[in-house]
Amino acid sequence: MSKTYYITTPIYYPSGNPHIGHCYTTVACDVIARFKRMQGYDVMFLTGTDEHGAKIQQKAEAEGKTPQQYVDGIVENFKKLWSFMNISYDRYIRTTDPCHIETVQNIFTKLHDKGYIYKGSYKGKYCVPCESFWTETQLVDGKCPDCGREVIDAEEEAYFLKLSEMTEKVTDLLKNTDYLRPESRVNEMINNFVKDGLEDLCVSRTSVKWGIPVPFDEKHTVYVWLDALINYISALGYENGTYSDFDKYWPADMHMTAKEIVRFHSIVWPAILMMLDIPLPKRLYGHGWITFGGAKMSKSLGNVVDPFILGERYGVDAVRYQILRDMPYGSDSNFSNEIMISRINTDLANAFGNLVSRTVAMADKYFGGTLPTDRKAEALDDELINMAKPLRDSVAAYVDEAQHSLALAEIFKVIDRANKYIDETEPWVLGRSDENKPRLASVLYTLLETIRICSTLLCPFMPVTMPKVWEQIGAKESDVTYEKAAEFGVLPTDVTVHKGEILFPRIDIDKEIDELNAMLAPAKTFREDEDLDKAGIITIDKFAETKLRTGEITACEKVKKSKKLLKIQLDDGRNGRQIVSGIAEWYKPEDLIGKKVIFVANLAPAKLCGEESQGMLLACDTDDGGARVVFIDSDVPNGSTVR
RNA sequence: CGCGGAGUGGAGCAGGUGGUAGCUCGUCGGGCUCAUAACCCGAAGGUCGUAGGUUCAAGUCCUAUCUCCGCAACCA
Repeated sequence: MSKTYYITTPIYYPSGNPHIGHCYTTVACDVIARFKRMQGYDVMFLTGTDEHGAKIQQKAEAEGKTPQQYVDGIVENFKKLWSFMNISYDRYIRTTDPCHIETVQNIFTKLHDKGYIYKGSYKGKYCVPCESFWTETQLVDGKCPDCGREVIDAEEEAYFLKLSEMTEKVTDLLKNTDYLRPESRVNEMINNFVKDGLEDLCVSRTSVKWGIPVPFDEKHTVYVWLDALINYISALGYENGTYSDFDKYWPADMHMTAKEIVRFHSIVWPAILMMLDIPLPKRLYGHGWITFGGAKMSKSLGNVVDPFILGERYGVDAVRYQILRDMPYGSDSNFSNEIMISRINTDLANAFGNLVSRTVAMADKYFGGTLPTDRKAEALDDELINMAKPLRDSVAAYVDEAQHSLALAEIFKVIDRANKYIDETEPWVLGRSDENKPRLASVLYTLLETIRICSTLLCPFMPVTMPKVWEQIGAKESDVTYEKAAEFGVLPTDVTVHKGEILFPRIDIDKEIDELNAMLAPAKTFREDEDLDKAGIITIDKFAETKLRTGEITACEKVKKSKKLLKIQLDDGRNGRQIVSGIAEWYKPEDLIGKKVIFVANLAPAKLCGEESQGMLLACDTDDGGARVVFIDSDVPNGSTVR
């Protein structure tokens, strides 16, 4: 029986279409999967979608679809993208798959039977119109984060998972094993959640209808995270009759996730497995995010980040390369179109593509494409050869640790050395006299072999382009195996090259940025909002329920202990009132004093950071995620009704 | 004091256990011509957020302080 390797992406939440962040995680896993296959492992590469929950339900309603119709549409887009990006997943799990539902229900019952799940009551803030519970910390300015309305204290019956009993075992797992990587996340988890003991987790909802029913109590649905985590074993057939490779592939060798869900994968997931007496996965890697904030580069207005557009313009392989190359281990990476283009130009066009091009061109020009067998080796050759031969093992070690960026950096050190080697050996000088032909043949062969090794190792990263390289350097399929990547002298002595197309065309950065900006300008639409508007039409009576009035800001100060809040004293034409508003990031107190504004007069009072707020200022969202208060003319009397 | 991370030449980053500050990109100068105006060589440019302290010696340890960012139960 051959060695197996089981690797998973998270199952993505289809509340929107896939974007470049999903791409990063998935491509990173794809590279490992391909690499492991090349090494001879029997690989199971799993990805999928996490399709239940209140948010999906709402999104579906807004589009006038059933939740199932809605997720079916999004899932199709995910699969389209993965096929476009050449993702070689072996199985796609959806939490709406019957086999998954079967497993979740069986596990829920099992945990209940074992006493790990008990019935209790869930206290929290409840938003009546949204029918959702929120915790204190989720509230935005004390209001529902979804609709911005007031929430009330409420209580509902719910099932809880006894995480508290697992505190010690989870602590041990995090502290004393290499389960969670990078290590910096270990402290984060311990300090934030584990140190003072784990709290039991509420694992059922009565308010969410779009979910898996609790088998023995059907008015409850299973909490989405419990539902979601189980995908890693339901997809292998644990407790269901659809698949039967649980024994073969479990425990997983690698769970890869982005950092914000490390918590669930490092604490809740192992705890569940411990409760079920299932072996734990070997490694959880929490990677950073691709961010767009830091891009202050002058030329870029905005960034085109649609993976389909990027892949079409630069080639899917180039996009795969750049996002992996520029993501440092464990922390975030900045993305901009300029960064992407310059990475592609520097590494792929100038260094690698050009190396192949000049090597093949010389073999063609000086030998008509086929190398003669007379050779003259020199010490200089060995320097390059000695760099290339150990490359395979160092790259493999980095790939094992999900350090794609460093793996690529190693490969490119050899590629850079090869370009330098050309300058040192001056093949164009050797080509001038026949007596130097054996030396020239030796130089070109050394280069072809170096390219062979590098391209073999690059293939998991760029699976479309590398076979084109092999065609050009005259390598057969049997020459580009993992085994041969650590050997030198694999290509036949009289190898024949074939000049081909340019592998990675250089991109004119100025022209390209201009074109991208041109694309961006008209691309902005409000279609989505308009659709939502239609779905949420109300009557004039309903609108009249909201009492809007004018007022003048007489005093204003920052709420201590808070970043966002301003405490505002308002002359409302009556007794005056205090309003707390979350606009401190965009307004200084002194900017507001004396200004006239519109406020909601009949909003239930709320306490924000200990300060009473008796109303709400009208403000507009801005494109940059900020807000602008609606100011009105100074001659409007305070307290006028707005309608 | 909620938790965590970061502040190093123009940009992006390395710099466990303290001892002449490195890399990539960019800039400037030079070389070469096989190649996708690509490749190779050289140079300029930083005293490492700030203020103290420990030490013969500190980005590297300690204290204080400033700034930025992320997270805080469902955005990869």
